[in-house]
Amino acid sequence: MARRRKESESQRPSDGELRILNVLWKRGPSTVREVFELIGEKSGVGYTTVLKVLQVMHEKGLVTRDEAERSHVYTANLSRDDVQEQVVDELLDTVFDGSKKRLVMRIL
Amino acid sequence: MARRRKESESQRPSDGELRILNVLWKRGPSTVREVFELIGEKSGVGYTTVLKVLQVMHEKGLVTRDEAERSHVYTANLSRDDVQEQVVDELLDTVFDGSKKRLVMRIL
DNA sequence: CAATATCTACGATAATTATCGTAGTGTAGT
DNA sequence: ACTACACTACGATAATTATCGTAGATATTG
Repeated sequence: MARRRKESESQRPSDGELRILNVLWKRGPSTVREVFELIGEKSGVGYTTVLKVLQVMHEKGLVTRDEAERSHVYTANLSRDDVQEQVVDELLDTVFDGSKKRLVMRIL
Repeated sequence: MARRRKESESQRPSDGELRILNVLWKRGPSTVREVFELIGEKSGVGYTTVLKVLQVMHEKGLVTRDEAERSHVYTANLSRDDVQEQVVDELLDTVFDGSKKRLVMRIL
């Protein structure tokens, strides 16, 4: 029954979270609506879904939130560089057997 | 209540599944024990966990299984190339805003 | 043969993610 | 002021993943 689980380890943001982070990195601090307009409408996902994900990300500390205005403004709390490095490392580990060369060739 | 969900779309294998696939690509057709010895012991995950994941992968069609011997032999059903392409595309989408250049530079 | 080890099958469970509805509250337009 | 709209909070739910225990079958070994 030992429920081995990385209870507190720095988890990689989920794909949905990464898509939102990408918007925040591009646009800078943004409201839910602004994020929604960039990714929600295109992907068919609802407004409150984006809102909820941002709220959860806030709880996790992935973003900071400015509540001064009625429409809260969210800001990425992780640098794009750090996250990119993290996901690339993971990718190398899992699928490329550690070979950077292979990965670069695959991209081109 | 609309539970919008990609019921049947070709899903990207999970990270755990990718790690197993990586072993199958490296070693070729392998038993649960062989996979376990390469990834389970190192990561502290149990034998039956690896077994279970392989069983699920089999149900999904990600691997084929040869049951001729008592120890079944699993073979990857996806080419390494295809999966690599898939995950790289996803990575570009989510974190690199589509910029291959950026991704390559990040790797180096 | 009896005991031990090794396998598979199967089900349970917890954590995480994605998704949205509804309620409540405040803002703006007429 | 009333109505329509916009926003947040919150909870519900379903799907997926990771994890392992236990049972039952088979093989191995003393």
